[in-house]
Amino acid sequence: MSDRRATIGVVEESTAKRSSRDAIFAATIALFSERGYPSTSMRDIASAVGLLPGSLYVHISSKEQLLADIVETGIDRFMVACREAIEAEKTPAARFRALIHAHMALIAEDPEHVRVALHQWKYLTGASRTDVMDKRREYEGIFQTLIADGIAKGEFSDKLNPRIAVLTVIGTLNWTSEWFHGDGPETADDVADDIADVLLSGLSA
Amino acid sequence: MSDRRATIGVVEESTAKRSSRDAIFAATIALFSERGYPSTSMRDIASAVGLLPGSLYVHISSKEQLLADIVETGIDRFMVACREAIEAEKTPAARFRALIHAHMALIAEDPEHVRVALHQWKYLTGASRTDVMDKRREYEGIFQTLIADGIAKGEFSDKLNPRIAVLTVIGTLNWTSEWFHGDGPETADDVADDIADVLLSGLSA
DNA sequence: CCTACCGATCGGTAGG
DNA sequence: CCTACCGATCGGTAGG
Repeated sequence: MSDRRATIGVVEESTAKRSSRDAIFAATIALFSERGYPSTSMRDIASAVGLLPGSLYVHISSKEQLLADIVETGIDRFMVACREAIEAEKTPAARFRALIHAHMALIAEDPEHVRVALHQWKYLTGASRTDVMDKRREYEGIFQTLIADGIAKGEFSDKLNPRIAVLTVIGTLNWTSEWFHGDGPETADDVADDIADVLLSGLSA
Repeated sequence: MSDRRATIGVVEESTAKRSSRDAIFAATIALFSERGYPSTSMRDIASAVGLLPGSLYVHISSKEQLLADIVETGIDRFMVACREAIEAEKTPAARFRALIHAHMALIAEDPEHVRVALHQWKYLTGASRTDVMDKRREYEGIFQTLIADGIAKGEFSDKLNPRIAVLTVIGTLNWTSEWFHGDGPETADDVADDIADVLLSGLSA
């Protein structure tokens, strides 16, 4: 009986901590996305979740670790979604389109989180910084491989500079989080198809 | 004689002030581009130019005004270069290519200044902030008009979403300042032609 | 352009 | 989770 109560007590306490932590994460993502990491103070975050500044440190270890956790979960979602998109299709063009759909779906789901992951990682130092840079390179590698594969299979043009083609695609996708927020009349899938059309067909008539 | 000396004195003093101001601008651009506006302190800037922190205020009025001046001159260079590119060519496709060449030439000339103008304007407040936002809209309007014109003249495809086409081009160009620095084997003109090829022809074979 | 300094704010902690 | 506080650093200024 006392065993059972104690267990329930522990479960409830850990659930409360989890939801506090989640609230801190959500508020921090909104603030980092709007003002940027260096201009957001721990006092800003505390007042957004209704705590006093010092109390934040019950749930997190440091401001930078908070950023690292947010960036890492954001990037990991991209990697998972990308791999699923690649595996779901066989031909380079279909995979390319699926990648863009996955990208836009993630932005529609949580545009602020994506923006923090894309822009605020620059303020990380040490191991978490190199981790992020490695994962970004891995992400770009997915497009490099895909485009090289498409050229090899004759689906993509061999008259283009493949490195520049990759950078064009990545630039386009990175920019989407600045103007697409998931609201508005167009769905993520609509926008993804339009972007894929532009990148695959080009502007010329 | 005393008149003449006094005049020379004034000229020399103002020249010295100008070069101090220029040194402050150059050092600030490097720092803002590397660490961002909020994480750069006036003490960082002062020590980069060999002054004590308080002495900076002989040459500038505030940290934010310093940012505003840097961003404004950066954007103005873009507007001037864009207008020249548009006027130099007649057909939409040629104008499009000329715009990309102008863009890459500016980055090659001063990549750090471009990066500050593109990213750090977010930390401006009040009138300078709305000024910048207006100019950015004007800049995007150049591409909107150009693409609409190209479609109307049958040079660009009427099967694409023109708004998405504009955002694809702008995303691609904004991203160039992250990877092109004017060094390396490829010239700004080489890269500009490759980018124009990708955007005009598309990836598909 | 320096000396000397201002009040405000920062991330974070000890102890309860 | 709060009270109370730490040393460090911030942008900026008065007076010379």
